[in-house]
Parts: sequence; structure tokens; C-alpha cells
Amino acid sequence: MYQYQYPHPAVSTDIVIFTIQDKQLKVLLIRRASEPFKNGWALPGGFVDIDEDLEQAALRELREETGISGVYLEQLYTFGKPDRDPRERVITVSYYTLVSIDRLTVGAASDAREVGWFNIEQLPELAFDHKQIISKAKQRLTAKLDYSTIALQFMPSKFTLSELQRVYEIIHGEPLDKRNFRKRVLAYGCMVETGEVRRNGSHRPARLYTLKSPGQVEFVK
Amino acid sequence: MYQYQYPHPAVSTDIVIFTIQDKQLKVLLIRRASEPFKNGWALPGGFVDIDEDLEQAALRELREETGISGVYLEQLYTFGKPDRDPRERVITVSYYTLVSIDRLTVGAASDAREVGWFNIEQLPELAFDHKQIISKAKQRLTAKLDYSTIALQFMPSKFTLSELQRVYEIIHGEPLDKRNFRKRVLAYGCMVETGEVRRNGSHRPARLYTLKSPGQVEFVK
DNA sequence: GCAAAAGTGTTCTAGGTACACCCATGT
DNA sequence: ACATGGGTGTACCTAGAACACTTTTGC
Repeated sequence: MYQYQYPHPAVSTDIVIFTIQDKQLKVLLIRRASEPFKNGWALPGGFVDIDEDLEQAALRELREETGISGVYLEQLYTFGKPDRDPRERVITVSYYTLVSIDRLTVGAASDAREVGWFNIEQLPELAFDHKQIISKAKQRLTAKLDYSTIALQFMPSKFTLSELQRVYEIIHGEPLDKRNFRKRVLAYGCMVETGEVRRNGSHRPARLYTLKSPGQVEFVK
Repeated sequence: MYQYQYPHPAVSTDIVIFTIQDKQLKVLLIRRASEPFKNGWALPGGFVDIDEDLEQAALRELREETGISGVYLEQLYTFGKPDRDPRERVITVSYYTLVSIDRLTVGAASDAREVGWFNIEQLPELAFDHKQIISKAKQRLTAKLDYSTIALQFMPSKFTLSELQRVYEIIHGEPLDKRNFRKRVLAYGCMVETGEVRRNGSHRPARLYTLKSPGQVEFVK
């Protein structure tokens, strides 16, 4: 037992993990193993250890619950309505991250719990205020697309410009001009041709690009 | 005494209060009344009550320690390094706000503690990681000047366009073209002429403007 | 040889920047 | 009458938007 002179809240982290799959923006959810909201869908996350940095806690939960590591992680917002958790006062520091389609080896690594990728437009009922957290993350992501190189975090180590364009189109929900798009992202100067190409169907092969500094997100424009 | 099965951190809020005074961007600090950092300068703030919303806590501290109320308040970032407070683990949810020069009736309302406005470029030694918090707030403020109407929060209920221009110049640290500036801020469409003028020295009087929706910050551009 | 995606430049337009003079007042 | 800050319009320039055809492959 731990005693304090004044009541203390519990502090947790929750992580919104985005990916692009089947031309959809998806979010990773896990099925809760215990009450409250037992068997309900929720964001991965958990309590912060008493001697653990907040971001470290988020990285640890991410690793433990999904097997994902070494990703771009950004603090999103801190949610603290007094009644957001029925057990006790829990303040949650939320983070979000973007993972590439080739890291979708989730599920295996997760500790026997059911996990799933959900289209952000068709989410199931969610535990706590997690719907609100995802909504805020989507907002932030959409905004950052326009003034940073954050979208590159969705890409695998080698990718084509058409694949990258599809990412922007899916998130913004509208088609983009191919020539203007290439002009713009190449001007960022943060990717290089590998020299290789990808053959993918009965048409001209696409050049493969790679990031100069993977994991780095810069402001642009 | 309050008991928990697992150790819990304490949670506080700290508020960075900006104003413009004497052609300088200033921050409000208070002198600490107790250990640690007794008599040192620190941001206003304090512990979140167990049944209190985070933003309510920030508003309460703001009121109690400075007498300021009814202002635009925005969550900034949550700081939680395990050793940021020598007493126990304290996670702080920081907020920032902008107050107009005519609200500088601080000091009187504060509960007998010494308070002071400090030029952001000449801060004293600060308690905890408050220097870092202020630095982050300044960053956010500077960024928001360019894509929101946040600067209007510095203005008193009636103000002239020259006064507003000075605010932008002080924060960005460079002079702006008067005609382009007026074109831009009037295009925001969120202020109206009062019809009154202010006589202020031996020159043409300036027209007074007022906000259509005080306290509201919009995205622009 | 045909279907399907990859790759490539130029023109047009709008929004941002640069810039100089008259106005109303106090002394 | 002069010093001081308030108020106003236009020309230029650059960055973003619109737009169509050739290339390379698989079948």
C-alpha cells in the first residue's frame, strides 16, 4: 500500500496508432481483458510507472501491447475529466504514432490479447473517452500533413511516389495532381532514389525512394 | 491519509501568462512561499484537486494566484520527467494564456505573495523545469501568430491597429509594413470599428476597434 | 498492340511583398 | 508652421494550381 497526505490521481498513457491499409486510414485497437469495459475495444495504453518518463511509458506500452518499437511518437493531449474512468480518477497523457504498412506484424507480439485495425470512419464502441482521443489525433494528423513531413512516417523503408501520393489522398479525402504533388514532396529534399524499381503489374515499373533520415519529421512550406 | 495499491504521482497545472508591456513580451512569475525553491521564482500553478477538471484547476490557480479570470486558456504540454520535482513524482499539465495590458491589475488579488512581470528574454533563475515550459509556450505562441488570431487576445476591449501591429512586431522581433498589416488583419473579419477615436499626443487620432467575439481564436490564412 | 500506371514542363493566376504620400492633431 | 503618428492604393513578383502527352511494362 502506498499512502499520501492528499488524494492522488492515477496517470496513464494511451496511444493512437495510425496506419494506411487497403486504401484506408486505420487505427489499432485492443480488446480489453478486464473491467471496466471488459471485452470492449480500447486504445493501447496503461499506467505510467512511478519512476518512468511519460514518453518511455508510451513506448513501453506500445512495445508490450503491439510489438511496435522505434517509431515516431508525439504527445497529443492530456485528458483529465474527473469521471472519465469509473474506477478512480485517471488522467491520461495521449500520444500518437504512424506506422508503415510493412510493420503490420502486430498481433503476434501482443500478449495474447485480441488486436485489430479499424477504419477510422467505422470505429466500434470504445472504452472511456477513447473516441474523443482518436478524433483529436485525426485532427492533428490532418493538420500536420500540410506543414510537416509527417506523412513519410507511414512509408516502409522503400516506397514509390505514387504510394506516397495515395497516403495524402486517403487522409485528405481528395485526389491530388500527380505533377504538382511530386514537385512538392521532392522539394522537401528528405528522400532519395534508391536506383531500384518496383515491378508491379503490367505497366511501367516505379522508382523506389527512401528517407534520408527515417523517423525525422520536419516543418515545411 | 489516502491509500493506493500502486504508487500514484501527484498532478499539477502550471500556467504561462503572457502580456505585452513597455514594448516587451513578458511572463508572470510568482515568488514561491515554501520549499522546494523557497523564495525562488516560478510559474503560477498548483495541484489538481481530485474531482477537478484539468482546465478548471488551471483557471482556479490563475484566479487565486493572480486574480485573472475569463481568459483564453490553451493546454500546452504535459511534463513528467521522474525527477522534475524533488519532493515526489509530480506530473504537470501546462497551459498558457494571453492577457491584455488593461488586466495588469495583478498583485493586489494575489494572496500576499510577490508577483512580477518579467521580460521573456531576461528571466531569473526558475524553479523546477519552468524555464523549459516557458520556452515551449513562447514557441507555440510565435507559431500561432502566423496561422491564428491569437494575438488579439493581448488587446484590451478597445484598441488601435497600430497597437495591434506593435504586438506582432514585438513577438516576431521585426518591423512590419503598415499597409500590408492592416490589409491582413482587417481581412480576418473579426474586429469592427467602434466609431470612436483615441487622442494620444500631438498627431491625428487613431480609430478604435473592438473584437466581434472576444475570447475566440480562429485559424486564418 | 493494348491496357495500365509511371514519369515529365509550361502557362496562368492569385496572394504576398514592396513602396510614398497626405491627414489630423498638439504645441 | 512643424513635428508626430494615423491612414490609404498600386505595381510587381513569386509560389501554387491547372493541365496532356509520352514511356515502359505484362499479357
